[in-house]
Amino acid sequence: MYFRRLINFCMNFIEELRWRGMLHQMTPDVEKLLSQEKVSGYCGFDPTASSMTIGNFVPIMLLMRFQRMGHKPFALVGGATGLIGDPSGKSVERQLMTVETIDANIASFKKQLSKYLDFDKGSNQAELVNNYDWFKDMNVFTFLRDIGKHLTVNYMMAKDSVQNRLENGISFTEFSYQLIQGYDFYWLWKNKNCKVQLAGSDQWGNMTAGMELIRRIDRGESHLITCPLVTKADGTKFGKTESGALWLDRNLTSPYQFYQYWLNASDADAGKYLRIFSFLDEPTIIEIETEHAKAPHLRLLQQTLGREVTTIVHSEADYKLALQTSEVLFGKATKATLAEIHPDSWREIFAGVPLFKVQRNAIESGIAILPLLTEACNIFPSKGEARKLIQAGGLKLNLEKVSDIDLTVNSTLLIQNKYLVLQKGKKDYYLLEVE
RNA sequence: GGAGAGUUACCAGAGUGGCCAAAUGGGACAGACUGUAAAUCUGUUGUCUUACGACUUCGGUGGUUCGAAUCCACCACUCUCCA
Repeated sequence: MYFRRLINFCMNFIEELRWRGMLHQMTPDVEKLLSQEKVSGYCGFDPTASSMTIGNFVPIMLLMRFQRMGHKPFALVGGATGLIGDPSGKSVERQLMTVETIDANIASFKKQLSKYLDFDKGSNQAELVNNYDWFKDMNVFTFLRDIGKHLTVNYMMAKDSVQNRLENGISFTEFSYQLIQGYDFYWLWKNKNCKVQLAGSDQWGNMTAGMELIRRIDRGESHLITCPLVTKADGTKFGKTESGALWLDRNLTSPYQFYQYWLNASDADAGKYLRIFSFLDEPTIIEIETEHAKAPHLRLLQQTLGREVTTIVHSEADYKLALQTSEVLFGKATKATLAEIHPDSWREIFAGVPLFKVQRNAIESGIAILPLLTEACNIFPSKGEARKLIQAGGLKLNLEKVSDIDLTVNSTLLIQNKYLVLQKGKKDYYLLEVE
């Protein structure tokens, strides 16, 4: 019985999406099709930014799971669609992006996608396509006669993405978007035997346009699968940090910040996220949830989530460093932990933390804490302010509270004979390096 | 065009000659509690300073006074009502 279930579970893509909460809508016979044969499916990515975000990662996970089930994934970057602008979910007309920007974005998207899908092995290796390749030489007559003729304006107007814009206006350019994306599906269906389109639920309107083209032009059959948009229990927007979006590019969102986002997920969301963003199986996740419920303050769910997602998106080494950084920066570490940090890791753990260089002889001859904070480094603008914070108990040196205003700092306080870690309140860290 | 009300610190908003560096609330920052959460409680919140004290603030510019956020004159801006 268990084996049967396990086999089923391995075989059935839709069933997996279902228990993971990643299935929103699908066309009627797609489940049967996918369980009977290995097929090709595609998902498009609009190059609207210089890096993909965690929002893009949901469809990426769809494709990864699709590939792991033995199906063949196509990742499409929208070199053509990016030139037009998708009206879905937008209340006003968008600013057109320059060709240079789009090209740069596409290059970056390609690089990121190649990290997550397997482009090398087996019959179901992933393929990367750019819809600019089949649109660049198409002239306007071909477009109007071969594509536009098959859908009525009445049909196109009925889409939500268009309806929502009728009051404020929509350009012909954005109105045509569904034809462009629709033709992508047709082209892949026709030339790459691609039978399924996968995407977020907001794409349903554009996806059905593609299915309709396939039906009308070639009386062909195709299938759609969408996953729900990821939400947060408190109603705020998923994937947004204080400093903006949660990017997949480590230069825009460091692996540490990335890990922290998941660690701070609410209890209400964590289980859901673990289903969507990890490859852990159902019994394992349920077990973790049970454990978490017994001792919520240990936040086993969030820690597992952070580990799994950071490892997938970045790497295991990045996860470990993010974990170590978190321990140092959030009080679980002590002065002894600092002493044990590998010399090569200092720079990375304190990446983003302001660094001050101090003359070695100044420390060796001993320097009072107040001038150190104000004159040797600009941590505080004045002695009065530094004094206030120390008196309020808000200053820590090497993770230990400074209670003595007249403390003299000398070389015995240096960690690894080189560093001082200063903390203004809970979150503001400063690293002093002796040279 | 006529009549009136106003302009105070990050925001809102008291203050009508000295007790005003300026109430109170919010925000922000820090501490305690906590799960790196929420709520709550405490402290700080003009600048500099060895907590003494010094210096600069109440739309702008001048003036009255021993002393002005407070009184007077002019200017600028905002709002309300009437044409």
